[in-house]
Amino acid sequence: MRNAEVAQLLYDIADLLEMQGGDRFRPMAYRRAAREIEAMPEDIEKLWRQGGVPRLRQVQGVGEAIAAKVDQYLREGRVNALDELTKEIPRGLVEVMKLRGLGPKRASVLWRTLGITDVKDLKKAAEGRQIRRLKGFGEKTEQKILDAIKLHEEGQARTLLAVAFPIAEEIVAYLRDHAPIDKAAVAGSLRRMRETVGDIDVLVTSPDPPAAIRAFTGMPRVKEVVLAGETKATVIVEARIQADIRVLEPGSWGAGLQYFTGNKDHNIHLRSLAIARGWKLDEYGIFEGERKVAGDTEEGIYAAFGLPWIPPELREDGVDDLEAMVRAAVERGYEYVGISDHSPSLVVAKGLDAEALRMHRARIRALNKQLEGTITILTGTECDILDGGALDYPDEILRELDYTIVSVHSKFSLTEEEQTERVVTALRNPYANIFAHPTTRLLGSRDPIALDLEAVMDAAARSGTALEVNAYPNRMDLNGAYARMAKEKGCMLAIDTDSHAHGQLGNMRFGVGLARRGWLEPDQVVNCWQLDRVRGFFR
DNA sequence: GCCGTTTTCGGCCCGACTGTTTTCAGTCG
Repeated sequence: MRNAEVAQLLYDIADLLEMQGGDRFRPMAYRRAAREIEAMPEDIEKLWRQGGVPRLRQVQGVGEAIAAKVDQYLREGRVNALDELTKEIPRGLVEVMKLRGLGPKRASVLWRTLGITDVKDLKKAAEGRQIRRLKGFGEKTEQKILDAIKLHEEGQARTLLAVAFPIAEEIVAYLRDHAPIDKAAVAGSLRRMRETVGDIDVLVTSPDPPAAIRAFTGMPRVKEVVLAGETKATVIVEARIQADIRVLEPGSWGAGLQYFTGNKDHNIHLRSLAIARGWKLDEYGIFEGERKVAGDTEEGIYAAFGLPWIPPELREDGVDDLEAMVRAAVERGYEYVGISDHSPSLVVAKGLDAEALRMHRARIRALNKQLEGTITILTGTECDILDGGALDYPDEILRELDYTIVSVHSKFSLTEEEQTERVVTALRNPYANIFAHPTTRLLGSRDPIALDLEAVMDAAARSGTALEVNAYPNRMDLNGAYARMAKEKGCMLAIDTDSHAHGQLGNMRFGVGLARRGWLEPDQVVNCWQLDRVRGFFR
């Protein structure tokens, strides 16, 4: 897997281009492509071997020029463009640019005026009090540069999630005790549960923002206050972890949480959607001119775009690829595993279009051949139920799959009558094998949709559609009581983890627990069955 | 350099904080 290496190449080009000056959008384009390649689950080199430059260009943000550079790099291990840039601009300046408080503009000034080409030169110049004489720099900047160099020398690695998490929770608890706080939560990569985090982000709403900032910068654990303004502050706490706080008015809670959770590309994407609608999205809300469209809740932000609320863990492009998921299923001793990506309507989840689904099936076929005797992979889909109950793929596509999960990800606010009619219509589709997370509730953040579950269960029993016991932590849907009702009505059930990353397969124990609360036994749970019987059920 | 429910050309997310400025550029997240 050479994705990180290829991404680094593009980041380097971006840095050097930025130092060179000129079009400021070119570096952005390189960074965007780099982030995409870094985060994508497929091996970029493998893609390139299979499909060459045209396949590279299918990656978001990769066009003609970047694809050609990646191509040259994978063939020759070097890139003309980078060699040229390095001839012009000393490579060491990239390190200078990355020091806290310095960027391409200042690094470039330091190089052109004082001939500084790396961090060592810079340290000497700062200690020799040469920086303060430069136009646009001053005494304070010189001191900050020395601080930044010290930080650089100590090295800053990302922090393990499990190390940072309790610190973040303690910070939130401390703030609740020491400042007038309305709401407070951990945001950023911690909330997205990234394996490692660069800093701790905390969001609070308060009637007295300066008091919240004072409490934050005054915490006993603070080693250094990097900056402190009216509504945001940055400090360094133990283990050299950086912590950021942002204080907002209560009415901006949802917008702030969304903005401060990220990730960056996810936010940029949403802001583009806002622009397309003639709106503006920032941490205060969605605005149409002066009018506020949304902002109180995160759900409201997503709903304004007609999107379902996206769990923070999924606001990350880097989900596991097929192989990692299957490997984890093998390790768990499974006889078979079902892989079901989303359908096209669910744009934010990168739902597969017909062509992508075909490629996906081909990949699984190949993998099944390799793994014969070890595990069987079933190709499915999690197909959106559209507005009127139609499915998001036509029957001729569903016919090709091993199974079809249907589920609701939009139009949560229909009346009970409309919603029930919509779902029952979908269940009548002969290809609908499993109805997933039937109530669509998200624990702590979204209420169940209005749905006549008894009518749905009757319909599911008639059509032979299994109802899901979804083990994803904030879904747990159906719950025990409903699962029992479904059993009594003669429905079959399926316990699914809804895993988007292989680590989540472990949630199965919670799904099994939930099913047991519903008095379910293996005979009613289709994925307790052996493969032949499951296939028969799906057919 | 990339990209298109606004576009094949003309845009490209948006606001807070700091230091060095006499009104804002640079950096950061």
